[in-house]
Amino acid sequence: MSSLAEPITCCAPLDQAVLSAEEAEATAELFKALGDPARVRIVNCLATAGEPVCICDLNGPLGLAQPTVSHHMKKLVDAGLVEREQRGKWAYFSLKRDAVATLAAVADLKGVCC
Amino acid sequence: MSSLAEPITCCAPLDQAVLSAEEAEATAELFKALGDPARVRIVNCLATAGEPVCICDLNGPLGLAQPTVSHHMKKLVDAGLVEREQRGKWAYFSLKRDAVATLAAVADLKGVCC
DNA sequence: GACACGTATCGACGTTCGTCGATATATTGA
DNA sequence: TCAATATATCGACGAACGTCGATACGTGTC
Repeated sequence: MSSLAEPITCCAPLDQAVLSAEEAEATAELFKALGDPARVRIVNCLATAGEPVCICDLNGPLGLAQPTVSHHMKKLVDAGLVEREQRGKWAYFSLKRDAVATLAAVADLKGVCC
Repeated sequence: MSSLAEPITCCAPLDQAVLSAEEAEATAELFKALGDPARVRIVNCLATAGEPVCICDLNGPLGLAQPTVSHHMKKLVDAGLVEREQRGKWAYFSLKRDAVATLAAVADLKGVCC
């Protein structure tokens, strides 16, 4: 209810000394955003597209009603994983790659990579 | 319902060409496992401990009833993120680091690191 | 074998979530 | 200004989830 806008900045690596209740909640919120098949596919579409995608191009392939897709987009935006851009009467969405990278870093124990 | 035992092996990077419905569901299932503050803190404990942890040491700090903790452990085991080991009448749990690493890799677009 | 103790399962409850039809809002074009 | 179209919001419904008390199962101890 408080800072859904950017939980990205307040979550910490899973192997950090001790997670505060707030950090745990923020981290969970982030993972929960990708805890639905529809949202996973949406993020997948945005990731492969590489450029902003019109929401109207997502309604069909997902097999979901228009309000449902809109609902999922709002969740992703609230989680800070996706950015919304208005172009005329169309809504374009793009992936916030640094946010997804943060998510990956959270799950990455000990930074084994590199 | 089908292969909850190891969704790890059947999920794919978010920027893969096109995610099948099964892959999307498996990926979502994996993220959902970390979509609860209690489970985030459990995984955090296991990650920092570095060695198997007795579930009896988790009941207190989490502030949850014993059946609830047991319930969360089962979810983590089902997701393939955690391993259970019986030592006498105690149950020890340890993090499956490769599984968590897979999770991180899924979220890691394009393998920018390295 | 009987008991104590740690853990898992069961059943129930309230809350949250995903979904959709109906409707409201906003932007474009005539 | 008015109609058409794209998107968001609202309200409702069923399903899934987190939580806990009561209870069953296993293991070690006497």
